[in-house]
Amino acid sequence: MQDVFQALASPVRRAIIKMLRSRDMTAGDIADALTISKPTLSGHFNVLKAANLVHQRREGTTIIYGLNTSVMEDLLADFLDLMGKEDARGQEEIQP
Amino acid sequence: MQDVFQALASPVRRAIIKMLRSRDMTAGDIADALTISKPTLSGHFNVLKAANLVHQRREGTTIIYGLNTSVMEDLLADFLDLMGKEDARGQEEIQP
DNA sequence: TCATTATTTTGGTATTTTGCGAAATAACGA
DNA sequence: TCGTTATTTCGCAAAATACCAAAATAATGA
Repeated sequence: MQDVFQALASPVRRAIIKMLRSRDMTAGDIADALTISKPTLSGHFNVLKAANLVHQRREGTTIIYGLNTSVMEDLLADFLDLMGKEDARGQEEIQP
Repeated sequence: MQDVFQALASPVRRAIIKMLRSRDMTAGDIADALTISKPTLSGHFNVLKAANLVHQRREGTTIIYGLNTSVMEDLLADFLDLMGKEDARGQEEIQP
């Protein structure tokens, strides 16, 4: 879970996450939306993948990124734990 | 708010936050609980203070740190926003 | 097979972060 | 005022991160 907090530390990566919330996007789409080079963006994707926050699939010559919604849910649970709150189900978490 | 995400990126700082949830503690208490030097810990406190996540008060020769609960609440709101969830007040975010 | 498009990997530099020991600061009590 | 305790600031090195241009890879279609 360390990887996830690390992934969220960058404003660029949080912007990527926000964009992917509305729809899956190609690396190029995201590079156009952000003023950042493609190699740099590719590095950010590696961080997001390491945190398991996004998945990718190839379609022809393009690669399409999407959000791993379930991991985001897990992240919320961890986050609430950090804050000392119960999660939505009222359970105490069992650490995976 | 960038500072807050940055502050959460370090496992050491998240450990500090967790400890401060249960009670206010002196810098020395926390240094004893974590295997980390006091100068290094002091640096982490500066990051937490910059993010406004903790407050400090002096009591004699010791300095006591405590969690800024309201900022943690704000952080939760930002976090839910990042995930595209409504916050406790039922507001929708405006997409940037 | 060759050219084209989309993306990643490589290689390099600059910046930031993390860590420590030594010295400085602050408050106290004798 | 001096010594003690608690903590921070300073100075510096090591490690991690972010960034880009150039080269490499992958898929496609002519």
